[in-house]
Amino acid sequence: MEEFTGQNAPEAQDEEALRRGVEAMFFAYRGFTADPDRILAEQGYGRAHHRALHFINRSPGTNVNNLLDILGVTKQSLNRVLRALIEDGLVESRVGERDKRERHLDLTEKGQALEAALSTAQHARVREAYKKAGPEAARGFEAVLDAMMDRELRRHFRRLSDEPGDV
Amino acid sequence: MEEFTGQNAPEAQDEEALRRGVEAMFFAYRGFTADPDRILAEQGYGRAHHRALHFINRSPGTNVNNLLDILGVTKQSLNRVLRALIEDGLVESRVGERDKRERHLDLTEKGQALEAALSTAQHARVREAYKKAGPEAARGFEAVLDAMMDRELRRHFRRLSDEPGDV
DNA sequence: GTTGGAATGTCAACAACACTGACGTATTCT
DNA sequence: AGAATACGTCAGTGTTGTTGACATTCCAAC
Repeated sequence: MEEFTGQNAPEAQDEEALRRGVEAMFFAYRGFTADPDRILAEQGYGRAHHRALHFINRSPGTNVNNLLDILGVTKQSLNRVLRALIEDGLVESRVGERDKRERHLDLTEKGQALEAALSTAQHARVREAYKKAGPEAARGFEAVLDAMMDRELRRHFRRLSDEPGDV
Repeated sequence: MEEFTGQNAPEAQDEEALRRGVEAMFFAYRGFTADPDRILAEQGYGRAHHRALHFINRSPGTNVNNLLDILGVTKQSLNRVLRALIEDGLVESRVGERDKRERHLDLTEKGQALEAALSTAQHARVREAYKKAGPEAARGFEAVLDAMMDRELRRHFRRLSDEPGDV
């Protein structure tokens, strides 16, 4: 097995820590989505609808292409979700003024209400976790997640978090 | 216990931090699964196969019911995945000795090889993130994830990681 | 000003993977 | 013997992802 290693204990310990981190991500993500999932299921929606509502709420008036870039799915996939949300009166689609090919998206009052319900449930879970683990741990949590993203995704994250400035 | 920001920290700041944490989880989870997903796609498998391989590797000789409990899916769903892995010669199913109703699952050499390839890719990503963020952050990361799990899921996590000691 | 290509968004069909419900079989427990 | 458990399977459904084909709009070259 070991061809040119020489050291033994530290590497095995390292691997064990990584495996634990991986499983923590797996189990925690389930908890992370559990509460919103329950609310969504009641209304006949799924996680894709949640993601769309979240990012439209985050960037009102955004267009489909921008949303596509953030969500990383095909436009056909996003379109199905948006169509349902628009038909149900949660999202409003306006033809662009400058460029009539674009559609600008906003939440209606009804959409804002559902988004708030989903956020509230999810935030409660995260808030509780932060409280249990402490503020120092919360900073470490964010730092590791930030480092784990693809460069492409991190750009969206930073742009949304910090300021709307271009790259 | 002195507070981190003082007691007049506005709630808006709190909400902003939570929203950032939620988006960090969303974007980071994409990165977390990106590398294994590529390998899996080449072989015609998906994340469900990865999860099965991981936990069979983690607990060799485990039975179907235990896997069902850990993965939190229906037996029909797991069965589809398991059938494919067995037919392709990655997983071996043995009739239980003590209880012949049970099926004990193990990875074949071929199965171990794929699992190792998937782990290696995923561990590299996590290792890099830990290195960038630092060991203190890595501890915080795990603490927050641990606090974010459902009690039911945390039981599996602890049992796998530490020892079967209850709370 | 017309035309052709790029960009934007929509419709249709299909695959992966989850779910529920019902049933069958072998085995174990009471 | 009868109930309960463990596992597998068939049939049907829903969400969410994929490709392919197509309509509309914009822009730039001719």
